Amino acid sequence: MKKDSRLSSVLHALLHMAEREGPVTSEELAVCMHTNPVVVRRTMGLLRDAGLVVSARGSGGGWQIMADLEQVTLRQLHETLGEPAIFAIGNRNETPQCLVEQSVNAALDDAFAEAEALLLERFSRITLAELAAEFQRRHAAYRQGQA
Amino acid sequence: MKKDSRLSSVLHALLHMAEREGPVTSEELAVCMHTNPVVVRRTMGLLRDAGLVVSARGSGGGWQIMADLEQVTLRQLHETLGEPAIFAIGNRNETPQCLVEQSVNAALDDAFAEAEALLLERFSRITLAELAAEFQRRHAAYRQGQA
DNA sequence: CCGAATCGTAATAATCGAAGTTACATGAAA
DNA sequence: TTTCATGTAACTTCGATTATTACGATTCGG
Ligand code: FES
Ligand code: FES
Repeated sequence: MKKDSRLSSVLHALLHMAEREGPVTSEELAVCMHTNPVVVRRTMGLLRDAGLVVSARGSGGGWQIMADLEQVTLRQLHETLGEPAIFAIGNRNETPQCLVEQSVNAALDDAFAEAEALLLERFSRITLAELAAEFQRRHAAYRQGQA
Repeated sequence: MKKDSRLSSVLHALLHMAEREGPVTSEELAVCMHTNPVVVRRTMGLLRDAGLVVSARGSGGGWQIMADLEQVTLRQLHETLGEPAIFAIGNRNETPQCLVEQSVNAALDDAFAEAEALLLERFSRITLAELAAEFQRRHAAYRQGQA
């Protein structure tokens, strides 16, 4: 299956918005991310429903961040997106009768659960503010390289 | 994305084969796993190329394990299957110009790399022999429940 | 030798979810 | 009232696994 890149997308959009005064339109975000405004609205709509951003219609409208960058974690965003499946590998049959398959499933499920726990734990420790700071560092380094 | 269930499949097949004397046909494995013989051959073919099993054509043919159950790990099987993508979540663009996106990618890549390392480490510690033993335990418990 | 059993493999279809597109309605501002 | 912008449904496209069909190649038994 095609990978779910919405987490990456909303992070990109949120940081972009954080760098700007005033609302950003779906059209702008779509151009910047090489995608379609409707896709932006669909995904950002989930963040709006969670209260992380607000949208305004009509002239001068667009999207704005309502959350504290220090408080929003990657884990929270993952949850807001509906906790999509993390792994592209899984069991052939989730509820097998066969004891052989049950043993295999149990072993794999254990390993995946542990890796998922680690990933989510890391996600819960990364805030938007940290990503913004990391971007500032890269930006400064880039300008230094240019000068 | 549809999940890749080949690791689960080959484990099931290998344990099934380990419990049996003599070769097992693709047809038998396919019935047991509710799939198609051609799918079995495609997947088992990778294990054959890696020397883990042998296949014999013609009447009385089929598949047999050639590897030591104590030596074969889940990680080895994962590699044999071509190291398919582990995650169903990823970056929107793997080689972005935009520094914002580069920062996002770096943070996500780090977290995923760490989770992947943990998963592969666990995989490298689980052998076919251990899964077989786990099956034996379940089988014994099941018979006790029946008696 | 012949014929059934079995694997080997290419080519094609079915499937499933994310992403993209089109279309139109709704609401806000100039 | 015209224009800008979101809201959303419906549909298409895309990407990856899995399933199916078809046929060739090999091995065993009689
Ligand atoms: S060994 Fe496959 S169904 Fe039990
Ligand atoms: S912020 Fe999106 S392309 Fe740079």
